[in-house]
Amino acid sequence: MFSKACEYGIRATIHVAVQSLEGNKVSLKAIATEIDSPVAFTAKILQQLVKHHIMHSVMGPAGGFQIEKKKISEIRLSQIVNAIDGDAIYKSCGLGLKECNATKPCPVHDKFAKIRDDLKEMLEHTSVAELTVGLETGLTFLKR
Amino acid sequence: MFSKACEYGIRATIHVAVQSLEGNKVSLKAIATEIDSPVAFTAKILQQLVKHHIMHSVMGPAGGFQIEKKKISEIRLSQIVNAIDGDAIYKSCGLGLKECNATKPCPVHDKFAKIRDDLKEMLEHTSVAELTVGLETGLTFLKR
DNA sequence: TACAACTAAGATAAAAAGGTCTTATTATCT
DNA sequence: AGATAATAAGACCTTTTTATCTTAGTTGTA
Repeated sequence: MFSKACEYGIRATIHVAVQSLEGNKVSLKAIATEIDSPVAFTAKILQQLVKHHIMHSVMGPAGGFQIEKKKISEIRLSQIVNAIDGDAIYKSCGLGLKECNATKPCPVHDKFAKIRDDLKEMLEHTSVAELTVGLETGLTFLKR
Repeated sequence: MFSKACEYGIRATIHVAVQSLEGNKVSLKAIATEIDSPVAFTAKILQQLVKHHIMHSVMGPAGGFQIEKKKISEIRLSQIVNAIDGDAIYKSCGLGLKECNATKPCPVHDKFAKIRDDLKEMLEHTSVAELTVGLETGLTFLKR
């Protein structure tokens, strides 16, 4: 569904959010350990997220990644996906046609449009904040 | 959503179905032209579809690919997707976790499960036959 | 039976995605 | 100020996906 980069990006953001709620910054290494991702690759993805203002980073010792508490309930999954994978997921045709739209649709256009719209809706309505809840209570997990 | 191979596979199957309904076989070359796909790559995909009994091929002059009329209304999109991409789409975790299930879910497990189930449902209920209808009447397209 | 028109299959190549490594830069603590 | 611990950035490598090429095999028809 998403690229690997995007999957890591979402997981990383959720983890940073959890820690930020407790007032902590998180180092690159800690994030990679916690979400079980390759360190160097994760670094790149985090840079993208910083560039897109989803989180910010502090350099130097005792530095790390953090999200403003206020922002945690504002950030939507859709923003993360957009930052990393772009908007192809919403726009692209299910059968790979370049020009596929309501006036010149592929045979599955309508059926796919519904699924995609549901997905979009879900991503736009899901905040990072609500995803942190289960983690704090040990009901959900970010690795294995 | 699907691999390129799978997209070509679906398009090819629909085109072969349309022709089969009119009693024609379709050559590899004709299929590739009609769905605007690379010939050699399409050949491989068609071989997979034949192997999975979604269509059959006849060698020699005046040969080509064909689907039994009876079968056209029986084949579901899900069978084509399964033949080429396997069942990863239904099973895999939205965040890429290897073990992600109801008892040990990732934070977005439930939300993704719903989307995936809808997709699965749609694929399993959509027959190739119904996708041929729009093509015959010029309402839908397989290229551009 | 030989030729033409086609598919079958596997080796190879190119492109994209995934992942690593190195060097530079920044900030803090001593 | 200097050592250190962190991020930033981009070059580089690896794997997977996508696509091509080549050779072999099949079959209907003249």
